[in-house]
Amino acid sequence: MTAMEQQLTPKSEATRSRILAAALSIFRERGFDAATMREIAAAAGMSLGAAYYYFDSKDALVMAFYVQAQQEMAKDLERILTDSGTLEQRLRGLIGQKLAYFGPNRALMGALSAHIDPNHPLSPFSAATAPIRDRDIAFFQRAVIDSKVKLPPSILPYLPRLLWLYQMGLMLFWVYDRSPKQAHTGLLFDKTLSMMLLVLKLAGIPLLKPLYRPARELLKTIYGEA
Amino acid sequence: MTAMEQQLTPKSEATRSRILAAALSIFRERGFDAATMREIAAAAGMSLGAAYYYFDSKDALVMAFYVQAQQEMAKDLERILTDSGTLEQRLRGLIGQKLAYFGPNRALMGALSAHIDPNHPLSPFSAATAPIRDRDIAFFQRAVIDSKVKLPPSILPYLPRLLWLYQMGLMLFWVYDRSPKQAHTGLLFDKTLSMMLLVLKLAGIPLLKPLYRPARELLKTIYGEA
DNA sequence: TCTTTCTTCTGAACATGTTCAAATACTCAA
DNA sequence: TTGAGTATTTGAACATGTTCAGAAGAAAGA
Repeated sequence: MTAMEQQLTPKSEATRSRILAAALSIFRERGFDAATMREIAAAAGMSLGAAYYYFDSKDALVMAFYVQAQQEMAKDLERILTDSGTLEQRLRGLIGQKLAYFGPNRALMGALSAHIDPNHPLSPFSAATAPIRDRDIAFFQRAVIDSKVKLPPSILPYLPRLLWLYQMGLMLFWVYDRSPKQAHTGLLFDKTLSMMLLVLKLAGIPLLKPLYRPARELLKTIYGEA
Repeated sequence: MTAMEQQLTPKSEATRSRILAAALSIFRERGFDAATMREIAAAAGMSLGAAYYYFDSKDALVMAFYVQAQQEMAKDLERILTDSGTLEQRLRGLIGQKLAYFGPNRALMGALSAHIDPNHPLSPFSAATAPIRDRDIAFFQRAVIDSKVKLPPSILPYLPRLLWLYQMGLMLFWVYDRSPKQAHTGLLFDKTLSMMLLVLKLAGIPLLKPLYRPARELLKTIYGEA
């Protein structure tokens, strides 16, 4: 059985956590690349092999961190969704929250974005990470669902995925943003978000109906059938 | 002296080529990951260390391939620029030509796109690859230069870089496009290109002047001062 | 309690990218 | 031609992610 699909045994879960915690601590201290699996195992008081019993690879540790973050953040994201009414507030809230949460581990996120190849199991676009991705997308789905966005039914279903993609792009920029306190990302977020919302508003006017068809074709090409 | 900035000594250039050729042959045959530096060196009739004398790393071999491709393609790209009059024809020509050229090595390009981190010397966005990138961008510069695109002077200078970025995105999609003969990329290219040209046309009308300011701000955030 | 089976853990072994000190080949001034 | 200096080449050594056969431990049945 691959480590990913481990059943949550009573005590082994603790060992797993111990290894993950040790890994994160070392990652934060020395950076992902400089950290070695031997170090991590030692810091967790285990042998090298034990680390690999629980995690398929070094990168899998980072993915585990992401999954953990996703769980820990869920409550906050829920609250943001219920507390805020407009789509803008919700998007600002969701994405802002994530950036804030991941802030202390910003460099670590670089290790995740390293896998662009959608065939790699740890890529954000892979089949293997579909459950994680879908959980993320679901929040954007809910951000959209009772908002006043006027899009044709042939396009609307793609919106959550597009918003997710937007968020991914923004976070990629953020990870490598070297401006002080990542101020550039802040500006970028601000400007692109309001631009996007403007486009969504304008998309409702009948004048732009002729664009629906090509837009839908484009989306179908990228994502396949809705 | 790092292998990248090697002076073109008379005979050593041949050795370098031999190693590069052996590498490419093995990459194409067995794939980038499966190929080992020992294999490559052996195939070139050299010892392992010799390969590292000429190339800083395994990835550097792929980058060398890209540089070589850039040189070999220059003539064709020139011709496309002079032969075609409209911006659309030129962009279709330039990008189409690259896709055609890289076609037989499509999988190999995946090794290049692996480095998203702009701090990594082999990233398409790094300072180290600026000369290569600038050469690429110059073609888009020339594609734009005497076209009838009506953009304000505060935005126009960014256009070549944006077109380059568009091309990079398209090629990334293409590298991992699993549809037969990469038909999806073809469709995507078609649709996004005409969409983009439409936007460029519409951008000229005075009605959209209020968008100039925010657009410029956005570009400044991403690229810095023009 | 003894045996069997499953889970967890160990550490040696492996593969491979990379480095490096030293050997060899080459160039060129004297 | 010769010797000094430089360029090239070698192969062993290293670091580290990963694998794996088997040891140790825990659980369950008899």
